[in-house]
Amino acid sequence: MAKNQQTLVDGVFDKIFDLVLGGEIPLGGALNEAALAERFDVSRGPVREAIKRLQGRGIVTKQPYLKARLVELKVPDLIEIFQLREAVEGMSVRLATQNMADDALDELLSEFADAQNRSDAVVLDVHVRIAEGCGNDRIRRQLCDELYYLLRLYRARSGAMPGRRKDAFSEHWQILRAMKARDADLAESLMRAHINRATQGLIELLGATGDETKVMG
Amino acid sequence: MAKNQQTLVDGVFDKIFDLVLGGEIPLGGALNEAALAERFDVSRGPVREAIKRLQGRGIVTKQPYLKARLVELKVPDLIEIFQLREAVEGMSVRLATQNMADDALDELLSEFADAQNRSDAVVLDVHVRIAEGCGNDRIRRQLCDELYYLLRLYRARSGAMPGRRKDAFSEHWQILRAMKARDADLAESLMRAHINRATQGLIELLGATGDETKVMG
DNA sequence: TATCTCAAAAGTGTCAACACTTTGGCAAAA
DNA sequence: TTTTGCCAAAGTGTTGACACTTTTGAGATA
Repeated sequence: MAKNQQTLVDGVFDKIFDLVLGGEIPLGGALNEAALAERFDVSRGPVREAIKRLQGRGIVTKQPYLKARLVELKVPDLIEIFQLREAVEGMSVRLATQNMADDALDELLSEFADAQNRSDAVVLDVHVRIAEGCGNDRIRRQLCDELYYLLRLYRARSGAMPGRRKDAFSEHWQILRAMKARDADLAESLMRAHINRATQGLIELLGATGDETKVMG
Repeated sequence: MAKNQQTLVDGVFDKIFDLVLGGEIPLGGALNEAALAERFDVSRGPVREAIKRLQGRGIVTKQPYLKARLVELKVPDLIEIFQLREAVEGMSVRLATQNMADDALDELLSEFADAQNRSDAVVLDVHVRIAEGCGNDRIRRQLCDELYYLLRLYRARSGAMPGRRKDAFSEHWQILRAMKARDADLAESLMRAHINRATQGLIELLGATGDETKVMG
């Protein structure tokens, strides 16, 4: 993980998120400011700010005087995240289709073709590249700084989506072709269908309607 | 403004935002932690946290060791905000159409009919009510806690959109009827068109393409 | 006069101590 | 035994002092 920290808060934020990804803090578990401060050899101030940043990104929930708790990532939480993602990524790919320069788009296409045999870390990367190319910085931040953090947490806890890899690849390919054809309506529609399918898969996999099942302890 | 503060930070946050709305802090202007702390008779800690919260909502931008600056709200900023809004509110009304209970929807319709003669504070309220009814708390927070704050700032500085009041009313009415008919596709489509028209009006009003014109000093 | 240097001033980042709230358990009362 | 009330312990909220970075502007140099 790139620790380009200019200030202690940045480093503490990354370290806490590593703990979260590593499972050391259980889903729904509490974050103790003092303990984290001592662990990272830092005072409570930076830890407080880092936790507040996690809160701003929806990874942690908190009420005054109650300890911060890691999000639970139950099925309803995931559905909420994916619904928001569907809306925002749809607009992201629409704008990218309209705004990306020809050469940037060609580069993305050829990189994607090259990478089709590698690990599925690439999968997320397509979405990131589109968000970076959409030209709307608020949308890019919403996706890269918030929703993708939650997805990383989910994936770290659940393992990748089973059996979706081949499907996802061809869906991405369709999206990129629509972008290349500068068909924004189609690109948005394909992206929304792509995310919607992932959502449906989630629901089936994790146990149907809004029950209280956790993904993991 | 309801000051249901449980902690100093909440109060400071509201007070700073009041300063922002009142124009005491100019767009693009700097926020001085120490000065604000003295003004509100509070130490710098709560002020720092309040500013960080403003930053999380996109109202303020900041880099380490440089003072926080209020967002500039130039035309490109507004376009970014409205594009994000179009995506998220489209999903918001789609979900509300699927999820709101019949009686809650009826109540909203009748309240809207009653309120058609009052001030356009009501206009925003329809969007809030829909967001509250959509059943997705992340979407509700995204709209009510972030985007609507930016819109309030914009309106406080520019005055309401001219001439759009009657149009907006009939557009809202159409949306509510589509919701009542449980036609989620139509409701989303109408909402997106509604916001898109507002965006176009903005662009025409404030001086066309992405030049650097500020809304106000 | 114009430009460069650098020291003082202003402002943000960090820390450790103190104040307030919540939590958990013990003891008294029923 | 169960319930209620209270007290100590744990944890968060707030503060003022200190450390570090950026900015400002006065003086030296050309």
